[in-house]
Amino acid sequence: MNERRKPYPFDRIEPKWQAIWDETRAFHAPNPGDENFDPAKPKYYVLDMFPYPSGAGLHVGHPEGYTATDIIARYKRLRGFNVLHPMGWDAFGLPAEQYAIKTGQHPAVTTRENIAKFKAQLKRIGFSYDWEREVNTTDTGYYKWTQWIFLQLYHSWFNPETKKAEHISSYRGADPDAVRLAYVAEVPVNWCQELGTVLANEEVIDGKSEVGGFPVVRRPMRQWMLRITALADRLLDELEGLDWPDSIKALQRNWIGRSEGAEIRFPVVGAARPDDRTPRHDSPAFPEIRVFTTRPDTLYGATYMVLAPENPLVDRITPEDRRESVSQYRTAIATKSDLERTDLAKEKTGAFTGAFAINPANDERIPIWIADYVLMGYGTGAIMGVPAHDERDLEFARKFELGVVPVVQAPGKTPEESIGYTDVGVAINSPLLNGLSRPEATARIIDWLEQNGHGRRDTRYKLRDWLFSRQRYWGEPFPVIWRDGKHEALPESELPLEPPALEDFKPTGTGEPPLAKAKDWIRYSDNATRETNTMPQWAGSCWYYLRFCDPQNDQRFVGEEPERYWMGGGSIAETGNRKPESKDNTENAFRNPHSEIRNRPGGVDLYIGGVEHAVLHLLYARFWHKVLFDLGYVSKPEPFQRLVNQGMILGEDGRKMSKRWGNVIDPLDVIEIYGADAFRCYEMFMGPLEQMKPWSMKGVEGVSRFLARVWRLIMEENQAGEWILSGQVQEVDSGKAQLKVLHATIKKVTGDIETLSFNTAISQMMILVNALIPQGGTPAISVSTLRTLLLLLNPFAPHLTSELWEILAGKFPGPGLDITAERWPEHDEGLLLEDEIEIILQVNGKLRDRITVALDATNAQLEALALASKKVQNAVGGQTIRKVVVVPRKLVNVVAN
RNA sequence: GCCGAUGUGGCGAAAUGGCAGACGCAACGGACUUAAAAUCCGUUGGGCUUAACGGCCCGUGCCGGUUCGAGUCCGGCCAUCGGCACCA
Repeated sequence: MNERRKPYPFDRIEPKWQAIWDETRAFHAPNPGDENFDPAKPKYYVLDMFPYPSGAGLHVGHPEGYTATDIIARYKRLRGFNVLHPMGWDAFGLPAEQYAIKTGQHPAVTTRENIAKFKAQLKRIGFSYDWEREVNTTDTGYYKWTQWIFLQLYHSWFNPETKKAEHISSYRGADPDAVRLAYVAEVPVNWCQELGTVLANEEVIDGKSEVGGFPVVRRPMRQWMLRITALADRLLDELEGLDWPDSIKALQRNWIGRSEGAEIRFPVVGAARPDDRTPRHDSPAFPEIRVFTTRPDTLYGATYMVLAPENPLVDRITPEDRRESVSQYRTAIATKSDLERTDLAKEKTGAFTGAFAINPANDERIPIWIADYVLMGYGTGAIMGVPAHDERDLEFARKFELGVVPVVQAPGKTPEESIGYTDVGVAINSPLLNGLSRPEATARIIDWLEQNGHGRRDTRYKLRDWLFSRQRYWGEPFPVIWRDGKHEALPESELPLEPPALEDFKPTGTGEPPLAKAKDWIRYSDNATRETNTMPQWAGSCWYYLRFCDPQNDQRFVGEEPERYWMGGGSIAETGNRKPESKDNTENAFRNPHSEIRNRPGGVDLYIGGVEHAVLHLLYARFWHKVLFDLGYVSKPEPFQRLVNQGMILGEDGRKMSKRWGNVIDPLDVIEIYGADAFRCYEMFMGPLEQMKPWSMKGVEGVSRFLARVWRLIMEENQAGEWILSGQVQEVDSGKAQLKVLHATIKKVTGDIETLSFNTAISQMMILVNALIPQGGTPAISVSTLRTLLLLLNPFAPHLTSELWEILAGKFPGPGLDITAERWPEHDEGLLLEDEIEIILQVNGKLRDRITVALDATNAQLEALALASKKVQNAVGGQTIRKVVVVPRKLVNVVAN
C-alpha cells in the first residue's frame, strides 16, 4: 500500500500536545486545600466505567464512552468547572489468573503489562484524564480499603426500625452473627467445576457461567454472603430520583422484583409426621403451610395447594400410603436439569401428597400437591392454587381435575366466563368480599387475616442476598480468621491482608480455594486460621469512584473533605451562592448549566458505561454506597446521579465485533491513518451515543476531511511543501451572514454538548466550516471567528485545535498560547435575528408558497400577504376559506374546503 | 408471556406539533492535472409532467384518532433488538 499523504500533520501535532499536557499536568484537578485549588469553581465529576485491562487491548467500543466523557470534561473545564475526570483499572479477574495457571506467570505481572498497554492506548487518543489519580484495584494501597469496607459491612446490621445500616453494637438480639450485613451461610450455590469457583446468581446465564459458558450446578456450600436484600426497598425506591435511562431503572426494578401481598397460613389436616404416622388434627405440633400470594383477594378461589418438591414440609405431611409415589416424583424432579425444569413449553407435572389443608376463609378442605412449577427459592416454597385467576394454576387444575371456582367476575362476563381473567373485576363467591374491587378486596381480606391470626401483609423480593466469596487466587483475601469454628474480623491495623505467594494457582477442584494450599499463610495463631476464600471482582469496582476523590490517602478510604467536595451535592462555590460566569440568559435553560448543577442531589455528575452493568456493578455499588452513607462515611445516599449507556459499536458488516467474524477494528490502526482527533470525532459523529451503530471506515474519512478543511482554513502549503499560516486569515470583521452562522453554531454546539448530542454538534460545526470557506472574490477570514470555531471544536479535536490556536496566538496578539486556559464562547441572540424572515404559506397544511417579510410584520399583514399569494389562491381554487391560522415568524395556514 | 428500546433515502442519520431527509458517506457529472491521488464545484427520496423555468402527486413499519397542521401526541397492531421469565 502506498504511503498515503496525511490530510494534515496530525502525526506531528498529536504527540506534541500529548507530551505538553503530560508535562504541564494540564488536567490535574486539585482537591480542596491543594495548591492551585480555586474555591470559586464549582465541581464536576465525570466518570467512565473503568476497564478490566485484558491482554487484547482496547477495541473501538471502549473509547466511545471515553470520548463522550472527555468532551464533557474538556467542555466543563472551559466553562470554569473544577473537573474530576479519572481513570483506573479493575484488575482482579479471571483471565489473568487463568493465564497464570497456564504459564506460571504471576497474575500481578500480567496485569502490570496489560495496564501499561491500555494506558498507552488511552493516552494516544488524547483523553484528558488526571493520571495522578489513577487507581488499580489490585494495589495493596487500594484493596486495603476494599477489605476495610468489608469489615464495615461485617460490623454492621440493618436496623428495621430506623431502616438504616448501623454498627452491630446497636443490635440487641442474642446472636449478632444472624444479622450482620456480611455473614456466612451454608447455602445452595452456583458451583462451576470448570472455573473451580462459585458464582453469584447474576453471573449465571441459562445454567452456564457468564465467563466462559461452562456448566453451573447447584450445590450447598459454606459461603460469605452480603445482606443486600435488607436494602431492597431503598435500592428500589431511591431509583426514582436518579437521572438514569428508564430501561436501566426498569432492569434494576425487575431484578429486585418487589411483590406486595400477604402471607397466609393454611392448617393441615390428615397430616403425618415421620415420628408419628397417625393423622392428628389437634396436636400442638399441628403443621401448617404458609404461602405468599400477591392476590389474597382470591383466597376463596383457592381449591388446592402446591408445595415445591424440595419443601421439607412434604415429609411431615405425606401419609404412609402416598410416600412412595411422592418420593418417586421428587426423585424424578431432582435428576432434571435446571433447563428442563424451567422449560415453559412442557406440561405441568405433580403428585398428590394425600394430605389436605383448610382454606381459612371458608373452611373448605383442599388437597395438597407437590409440583415442580413451584420453586423452593421464592416466597415460602408453597402456593395456594387459584385456578380461576392464575394461568399456571388453571393449567395444573385442568390436568389433574381439581376444582375451579371463579371468585372475581370480569366486567360484562358471567362468573363462568370470568375464569382465566386475572386483572379486573369485582369479587364474587367470597362472602367477606363480594362486590369489592381488587384493591378494596385485598385490603379487606388482609385486615381479616391479621385480625384472625390467619396471616399478615407481606412483601417479597426476587433479589437474593449477594454471594460474595470465590474460590480463586487473584482476588482480595477476606480480613477474617476462624477460631473454634467461629469467624472473627481481623483488626484494621492488620490491613492490608496480602494474599500468599503461590507457585500453583490452579483451583483444587474440590471447592477448596487455592489459598488453602498456602499452609503457612493460613495459620494465624495456634488456634486460629485465615479465611481462604477471596472476594469477587465486583468488590473493587463497588467503590473506586470514591477512591478517585482522594487516591493517595493512606489514613482513610477517602478523606472527608475531598469526599464532601466531589461527591457532595454542592461545591464550595455553590454553597457560597457564587456563579463562575457572570452572564446569564434565562431564556435558554441550557445556557445556564449551573442552575442545573446546583439542584443536583450530588454524587458523580455524569457516569457513562455499557449497559452490561445494569444489574451487577450498578446495583452492588449502590448497595455499598448506601451502607457507607448510613454509617456516615459519605455525604449522599446515591453514588451516580446521571447515568448514560453508550450503544455498542458493530463491525462494518453490521455484526457484533468479534475475532470470529474478523470484523474487529483496532483504534490504533485507525489513528495511524487518520489521527486521534478524527477517530474521536468519528466515534461521536456516527450517531446518537446511546444507539447501537455499525463502524464505517469511509465515515472516518469523511470526518477526517472535515478536520483537514479546518486545518486549511488557517494553514496553507508554501512552495517547499511546508505548512504556514494562510494569508487569508486576517484581523477583519466577519460579514453579517458569517456572524449569524457562527452564533447559531455556538448556540447549537453548547446545547448539544449539554444533552450529549455530539453527532449534531459536529454537523453544525461542519456547516460553519462550509460557510467560512472563501467562495471566490478576495478571501479573508476573521481571526476572531476562527478562534471561536477552535474553542467549540476543542473538546472534540483537542490536538488540532490546540495547535491552530497556538499558531494564531503567535501571529495575532490577544489571547494566550494555551487554548485550554480559555473560556467557552457565548452566543449573542441578537445576531441570530435578521430584518427579514421567510414565512411559509400553507393551504390545508400543505406547503404552497413562501414569502419574505419584515421581522416585525403583524399577523394581519401576514394573513393579507398569504391571501394575496397567487399560489395560495390557486390552491384554494373555488373552495371557501374557513379559517386562517397565523404563527408569527413561522407560517400562515389557510383552511379551505 | 412480562418489561424496555427501536422502526425515516442506497448507507450512518437530522427535524421545540409547523418547509421531511440537515450533516456525512456512497453514487453520478464537472473543474484542476500529461495522468492519478488530493482538493474544489454541482446533482442526488420516488413518480408524473414541461422544450425550458416550472408545476403536480406520493412518501417517515401498518390501521385508526386528536389537530388548521402529525415523523413527532393518543389508541390498536406488526416487525426487529435487549432484559426477565412457572417469581405465586
